[in-house]
Amino acid sequence: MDIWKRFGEKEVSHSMAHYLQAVASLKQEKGHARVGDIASHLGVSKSGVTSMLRSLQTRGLISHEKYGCVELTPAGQRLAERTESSRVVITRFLTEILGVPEAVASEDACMIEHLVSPQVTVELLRLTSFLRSDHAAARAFLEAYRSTPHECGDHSPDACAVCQTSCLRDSLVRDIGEAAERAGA
Amino acid sequence: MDIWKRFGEKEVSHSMAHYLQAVASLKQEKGHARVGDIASHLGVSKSGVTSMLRSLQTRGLISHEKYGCVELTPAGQRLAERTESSRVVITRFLTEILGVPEAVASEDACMIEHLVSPQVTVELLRLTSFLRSDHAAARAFLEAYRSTPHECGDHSPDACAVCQTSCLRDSLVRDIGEAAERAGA
DNA sequence: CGGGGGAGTTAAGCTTCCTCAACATTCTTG
DNA sequence: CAAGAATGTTGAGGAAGCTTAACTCCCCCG
Repeated sequence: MDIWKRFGEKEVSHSMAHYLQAVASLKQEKGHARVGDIASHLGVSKSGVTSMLRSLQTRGLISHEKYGCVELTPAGQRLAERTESSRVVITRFLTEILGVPEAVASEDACMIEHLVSPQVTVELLRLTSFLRSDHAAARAFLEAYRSTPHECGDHSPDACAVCQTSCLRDSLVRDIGEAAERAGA
Repeated sequence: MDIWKRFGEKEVSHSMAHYLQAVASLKQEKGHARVGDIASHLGVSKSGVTSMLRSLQTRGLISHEKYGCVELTPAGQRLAERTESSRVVITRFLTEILGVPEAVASEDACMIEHLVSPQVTVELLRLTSFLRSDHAAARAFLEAYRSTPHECGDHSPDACAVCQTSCLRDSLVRDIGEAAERAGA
């Protein structure tokens, strides 16, 4: 059982995904992406950028000549777009459907955007779109959902279709308090 | 804008989360967790385990004496439980609500379980529970949802409540094909 | 009770991603 | 057009997580 090891074998790491997004966004904003722009956009040193660019170039995701501007290759462009789409989809689901605060949603989306498979993201988009549409069943559902209390209630076996045996909520709620403390501290 | 840098500052890394889960699960299965057990459970070398245990001990998540068994501290126990809960919640949401195949859902859950905030997970649990319940609005919604075609349809501005400007689905679907090819190859 | 063998640890080395300091290049401006 | 300011690159070094190889420890069996 070592799915977990594939973490390091993803197409791009968390850092790489953000470098690609930075290049794409700078390109759009200012028409070009230079080392210094990327460095300040991401808050890393220029030397860090230089070495990451080398690595991205090796993977065929960007092209970059010494002292020149950085360009995304088609593969890099696709990856950047996909990651960006994921982030938007995830963020909107978290805020608009789950009702999680902006700040939390953005941070979570940023952490997982590059890890969620396109397959999952596209289904998440579908669910979010449908729930946001004016379909009668969607509106009725949301209304019922919003007006239902947040507690799990009874947790005798089978009381909850998800938790099943022990209350999963307990271990989560316990830690939300801690997170709030940390944020406040 | 450097939320993205907090990736490296999470309470535990992906590896650490899985070491903790391994200890918890071995403890439950066999009553104790030894270095060799952990190593074979995770598919890493024993020396890798030794050094990771040192690091986890420094963080106060486990206790371990030379040549002895490994124990979770209360903090480690909590973290292990929370990660495990997250994984279950996420997996069930992905398979049962989004209808994503088991294999994909498991892998995605494994990748993000330690990154999703408890706040998001608890809301995800709430949504999943409610949708799985026999509440009339939930049942009606699911039925309508299941019988709606998967296409986005029109993507003129404002046609889709989520995509808004360009079709996010396009960049995602494009990559699903590629992923399928890779899996088949 | 003294080996032998398995369990565990240490040591050295690799990769990724970052840092700072020094050096190289290019741009700009007098 | 040349000097200094901006910009970019190189190099050395560090932390995290892994690896393999070699060593140490513990325990059980004859």
